[in-house]
Amino acid sequence: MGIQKSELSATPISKITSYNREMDMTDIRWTGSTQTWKQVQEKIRRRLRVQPIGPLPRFVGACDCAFSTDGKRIRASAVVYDRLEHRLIEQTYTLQNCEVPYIPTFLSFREIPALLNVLQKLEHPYSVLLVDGQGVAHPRRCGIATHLGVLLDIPTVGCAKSRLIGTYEEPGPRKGDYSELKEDSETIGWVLRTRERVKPVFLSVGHRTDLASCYKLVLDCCTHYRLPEPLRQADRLSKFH
DNA sequence: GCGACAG
DNA sequence: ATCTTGTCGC
Repeated sequence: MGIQKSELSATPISKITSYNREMDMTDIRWTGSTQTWKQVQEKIRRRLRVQPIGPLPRFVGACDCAFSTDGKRIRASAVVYDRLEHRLIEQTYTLQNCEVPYIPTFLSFREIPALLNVLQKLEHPYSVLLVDGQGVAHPRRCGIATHLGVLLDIPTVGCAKSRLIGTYEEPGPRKGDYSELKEDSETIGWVLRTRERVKPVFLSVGHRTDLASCYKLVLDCCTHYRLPEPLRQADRLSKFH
C-alpha cells in the first residue's frame, strides 16, 4: 500500500518565513547604475536549476503586481489554487510604496520586494508557483520567475503575456499548440496557445522546473480564459479597482 | 547610431 | 504596468 516513488510530487512549500539572505536584493535600491543589478542577476543565474516537477501537484500558487495610477503604490497579490477542485482556496495581498522604476530586463528589482512580502502571508502549502513574467527567457537568463524562484529556492514557472527577447514562429491556432522561443540556437521558452483565437502566452522555466512540466501545468490550469486560472485570479486580486 | 523592450 | 471609446461577439 506504499506510495510509489513515481507518484511523489516535489515537497510542498509550506509557509515561507524567510528566504536566502545571501541572494537578497531588497537592500539594493535604485542607485543610478544597472551594473550592480547585472551582477546580482549573474549570481542568481548560477544558482538556477532545471528539472522536471513530476506528477502535476494539486496545489498551485501564483502571484502578480499592479500599480496605482500615480505609480507610487504597488499592490502585490498571491493565491493558492486547488487544481483538483478547480477553485481558489487562499488569496491575499499587500500594499506598499514602490520607489524603483521599471527598466526592461530589471523588472525583478521593482516587484520582488512586494512579492516576498505577500508570499510570506500565504498559509496554505503549494508545490509550484506561477509568476507573471519571464523566467529564463531573459538576456541573462534571470527574469522575475527565475529570480524569485532562486531567492526562495522553490519551483517557479514564468508565464508572460508578451515577449521580452527571442524569436518564434506563430504557434498553431488550437489550444495546446505551441512553438519554440529561441535565442540563436538555444530554446529559452515555449509560445503557447492557451485558447483559440487569443494571443499566445510565453512560457519559460523559472527555477526547479522544466519546459515540459511548465507546459503541462499551465495548460491544465487553463479553463476558458487566456491565462491559467491561478494567475488570472492573482492578476484580478492585484488590481486597485 | 537605431530600434526593441516582461510589467 | 496604466489610461482610454467604441465595438464586436457569445
